[in-house]
Amino acid sequence: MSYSLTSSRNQTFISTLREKGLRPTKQRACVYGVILDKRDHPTADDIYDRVKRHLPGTSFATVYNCLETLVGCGLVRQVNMDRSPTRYCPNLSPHAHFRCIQSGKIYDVEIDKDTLSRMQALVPEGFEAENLDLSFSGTGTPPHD
Amino acid sequence: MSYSLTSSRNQTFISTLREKGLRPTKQRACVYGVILDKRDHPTADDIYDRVKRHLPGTSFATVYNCLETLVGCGLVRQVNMDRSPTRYCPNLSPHAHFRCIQSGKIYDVEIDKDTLSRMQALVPEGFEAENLDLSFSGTGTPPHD
DNA sequence: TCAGGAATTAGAATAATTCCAATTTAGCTT
DNA sequence: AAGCTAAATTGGAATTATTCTAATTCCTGA
Repeated sequence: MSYSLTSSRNQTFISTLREKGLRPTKQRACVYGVILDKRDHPTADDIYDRVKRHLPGTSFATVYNCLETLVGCGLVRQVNMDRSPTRYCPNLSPHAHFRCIQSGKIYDVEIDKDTLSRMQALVPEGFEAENLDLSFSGTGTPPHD
Repeated sequence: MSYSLTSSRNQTFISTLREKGLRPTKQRACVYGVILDKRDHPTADDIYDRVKRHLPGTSFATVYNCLETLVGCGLVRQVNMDRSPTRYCPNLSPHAHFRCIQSGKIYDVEIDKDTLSRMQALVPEGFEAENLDLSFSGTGTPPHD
């Protein structure tokens, strides 16, 4: 029953971890997999629920550990909006997030290269930005949902 | 001993609250004042400490209540970076934040009109953004500090 | 196969924030 | 100025997401 990744995902997964000298465990694979399978923005809680269906013995601590590892490897991204629980995102391309105040749903928003470099240019002399986060909140009525 | 605002601040403070039918209490004035006096990015905890020096009886709940009120009125801004405690900011002009990973300090970063409107333009059809947040993190060695 | 470090586990601990019920206060009315 | 009422404040308990801890289990290389 233990979750298995598609072979292409599995290759990315294994090689990325190995590069950092980390072990590709079944829990890590499962956490990674459930985030990729449903391309939403699950919380650690959501992920825990999904993982438990495949690996019932998994603990919360493990989910957090795995998430930290995966984020550290750049396999998933962390999304923090206001004070709400951290969410995790399989979309690795540079993008912003939009949160609908009514539904709580989070949507990816593409950032074009030009706007991205303008934003990066805002960082003043003497500062070196490793990370950029852009998020919007408001109301959204997406065409298909 | 109870804190008093400068008269120009006091006018803004009183009229802004009155517009919303809210009472300009001494606790609210004090919270507002200590944020404006030291133009840094204090946490609720920092603010609590400062307020206590002027109004020793003040409780934590009140500080949180006042902050919520002031943010709701637009008198101060709330700054959330990752999971770290919420910070409060007296700078109301549109600006981004830069957090230095080493020192934990937060700096304001100006956003020019042009870049701002480009960012706003990223929001797709069917979505209405009420709020935009841009933040950077990395290392910073500002000239004077 | 075995040793030793890495990963996982359950549950306790932490930290920021919110909730609650009781008390106090501000701003009318008279 | 005194009384009234809703709004604000208070202390402490509760909540919630997350992290820590110490014990156990699991990989992986020798």
